[in-house]
Amino acid sequence: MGSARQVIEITRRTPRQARSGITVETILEGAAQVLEMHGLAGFTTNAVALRAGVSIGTLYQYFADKNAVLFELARREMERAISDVARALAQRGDISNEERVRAMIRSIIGAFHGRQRARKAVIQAVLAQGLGMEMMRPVATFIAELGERAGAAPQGAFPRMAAEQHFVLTRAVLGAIRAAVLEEQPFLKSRAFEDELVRLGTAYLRDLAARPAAIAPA
Amino acid sequence: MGSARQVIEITRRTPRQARSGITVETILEGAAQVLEMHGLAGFTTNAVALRAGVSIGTLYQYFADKNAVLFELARREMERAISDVARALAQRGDISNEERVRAMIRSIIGAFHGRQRARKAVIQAVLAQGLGMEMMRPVATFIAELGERAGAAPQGAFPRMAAEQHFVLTRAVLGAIRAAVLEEQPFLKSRAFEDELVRLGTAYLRDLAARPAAIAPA
Amino acid sequence: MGSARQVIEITRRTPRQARSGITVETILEGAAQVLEMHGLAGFTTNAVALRAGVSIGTLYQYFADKNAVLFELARREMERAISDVARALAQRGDISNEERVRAMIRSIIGAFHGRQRARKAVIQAVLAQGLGMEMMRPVATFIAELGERAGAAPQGAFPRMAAEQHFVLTRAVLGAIRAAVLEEQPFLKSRAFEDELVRLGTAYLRDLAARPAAIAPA
Amino acid sequence: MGSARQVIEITRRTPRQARSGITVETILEGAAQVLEMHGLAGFTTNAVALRAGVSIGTLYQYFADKNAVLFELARREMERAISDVARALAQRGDISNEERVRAMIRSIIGAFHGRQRARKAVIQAVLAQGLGMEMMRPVATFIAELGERAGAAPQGAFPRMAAEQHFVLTRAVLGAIRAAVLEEQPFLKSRAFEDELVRLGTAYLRDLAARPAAIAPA
DNA sequence: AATGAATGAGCCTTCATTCAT
DNA sequence: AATGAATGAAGGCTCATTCAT
Repeated sequence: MGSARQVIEITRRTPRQARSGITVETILEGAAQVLEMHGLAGFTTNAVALRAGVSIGTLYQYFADKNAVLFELARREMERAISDVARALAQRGDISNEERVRAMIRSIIGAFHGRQRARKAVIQAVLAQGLGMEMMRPVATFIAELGERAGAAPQGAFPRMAAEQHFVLTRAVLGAIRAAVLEEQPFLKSRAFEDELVRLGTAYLRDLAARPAAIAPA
Repeated sequence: MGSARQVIEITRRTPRQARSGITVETILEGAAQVLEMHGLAGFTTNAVALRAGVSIGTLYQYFADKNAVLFELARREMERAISDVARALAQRGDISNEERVRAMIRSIIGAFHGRQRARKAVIQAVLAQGLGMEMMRPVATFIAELGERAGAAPQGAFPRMAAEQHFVLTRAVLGAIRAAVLEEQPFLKSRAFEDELVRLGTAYLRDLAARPAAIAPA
Repeated sequence: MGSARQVIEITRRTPRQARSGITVETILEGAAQVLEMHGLAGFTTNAVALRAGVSIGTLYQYFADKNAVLFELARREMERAISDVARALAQRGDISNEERVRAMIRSIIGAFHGRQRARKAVIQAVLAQGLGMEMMRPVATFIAELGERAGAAPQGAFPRMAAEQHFVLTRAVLGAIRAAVLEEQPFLKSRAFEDELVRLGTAYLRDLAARPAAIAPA
Repeated sequence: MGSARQVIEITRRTPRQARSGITVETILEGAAQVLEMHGLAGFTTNAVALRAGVSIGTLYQYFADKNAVLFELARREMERAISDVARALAQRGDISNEERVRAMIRSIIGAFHGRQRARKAVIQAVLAQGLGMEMMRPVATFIAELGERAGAAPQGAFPRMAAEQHFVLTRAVLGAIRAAVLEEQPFLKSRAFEDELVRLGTAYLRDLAARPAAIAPA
């Protein structure tokens, strides 16, 4: 629904039949599989159409160009990650900062279960295409809202943060996870790695609370 | 010197005339300019040769293929960054952890002066090619050595760290900077941003010192 | 039919539209013309596509690579030659060996009518590519079968031959014809040349009948 | 000597020093090795120069172009084969036709000892370049002379032959041998194969003596 | 809506050859 | 005489995209 409307934004025609939606899914599934199997280099529109079992013409009926497929794939990935995190945070509000941070980190790392190669390829692709910024916007928005809500929370769980502080905290955590994925680190899903990420987040937040920002909040 | 020998590894023939060295530089300079001007998409061997003012044949006399040019560009970038950081740390040993962290961060950010687009492209390219891991090895080695040396330092400046801890600290800081570069954040070279990165690093190290790792050091 | 199926073996996709078959023919016709006009050296995929009036992309939709075009051309040539010879031999069985041999030789030489340069080029190409052996297999098979059948014939027309004998007889005749084609001998289609080839073949066969092989039949 | 003068025909400068001759040999040796090791496809001027241990410039000092190297290689091959055959025939004159034919055949097959791949490549190359005719001329001349002499021989060993007859006999034998080389037939050097070639040649000659040519001698 | 044959710009790369040193 | 760096025409081939059916 909400998701469906967003798909339309990057597709060519407004699908009026149920079939259409299925076709889009089929194509994206094929795209993910191609990415998973052959990496970014093997990610050609023809390969995707073939894998999806539709004709190349049909693919272009739903996606403006090759990048649109990649972009939609990335968008969904992001969306899923965000909603996972949101769900993780939607738990009872009376949890400590550390628990909150851990919940977030765990859901992010969890997002990398299965189809790791495809995900890696999506990340690479998005970066290689220079779509990074566009892709990051929804994340930034989400985090900003998170900060707002948090600041207003009863226990003042998360301190209000300046733009740079948000940026550093989020990108630092994501960057470490991203690196672990890209470098295919064996400890990616280990408890030790999670612990250290939690330590990083909480230590930063604690310091932030102790030594208020030298900069005015955004 | 050491550098010169490494260049040969990715070149085709070992040129014996003085001209050669200059030609390689010329080509790499051209490559950087093409990357700067047209991004990764415009990075074609013909464009590089044209920009460098040499024939395409000459380019292939010194580089095995297109990737080799990219790789050498990235390798040099990395090398320069590492030596910058090393230089930053080579200062007197009696400085605080915070000063040490700040010196490192500043030199890293400093590495992104000028030719930002080229650097971004190099990063993207390296990631897109899946060369990330290979590229990271020297960094990892450097950081590992750094940790060793630090652990043995008089004041025990940097605590001995487990593999995951090294990884998290370095990738977090680098990840945040990398994101700022890729997203072309305006505050990249601001004092505020630097401050927050320093806060992140020192807070993590402090916590590490206070609550010793649950994991045995590597 | 059988032929059609074999074509597919060396094409890339199995086209399902009627257009396809025509396109393949068009390309092969263009290839033959290019070979005829510019020889093997001028036989480039672009030239073939241009001559055939299709885009280079279309050519590659039907042939895996340049060699595949050449190979298919050769295969058809061979096929045609074999069926010509077979037809020549399918005549009434009560003819003399000399008549039989003459019929074969005449049909082989006849195969070099028209498009002589293209044929020459195909031969050269196949040899130059080292595809000779592969190409020869069907011929060998055909000849072997021929020998089998002949050995069982009422008058014992052709004696049973050992592998070396088959080889010598067929390659000798073909070799002389081939040489005449390649050297563009003016007497290629003369009666005198044909007579001498017949003499060669029949003399060999007669000797074979008179002095049975010292070697056991294959 | 005689040979040396012919080399000069296809070289660029007239070498006045002993060194030059050695250089030519070195290059040709390198060429043969490259052909032997990498086949015709790998036969590049740079590869030849490298293998020969001379600079590419030097190669071009002695050979007009790539083909000249190939051509000289083929010419020498031919020369050697011819002189081998001549030597084989120079034996006592009172031998039978069969012995004579066998001696020739044996020396031709013997020419394919060692460096078989290079020889095959030379043959292919010569054919592929369309140099066949030029290459054949000395052979034709030699054979013609042979016929002349033979016709005048005491026992009238070889009958006088018409052009077509010469052609058929020589090309048939050579063709069969050539095919055996190109197809890498295991029986190439077997006695059985030699026997059959002898049978072919003698049977033809006998028939020629029995049924005089319908065509006037050349 | 779907198909898939056709397109062609343009990429990477090779290699014969030249010429200044 | 020898060297080898430089040249650049030219070739094979890919793949995003279109459009007639």
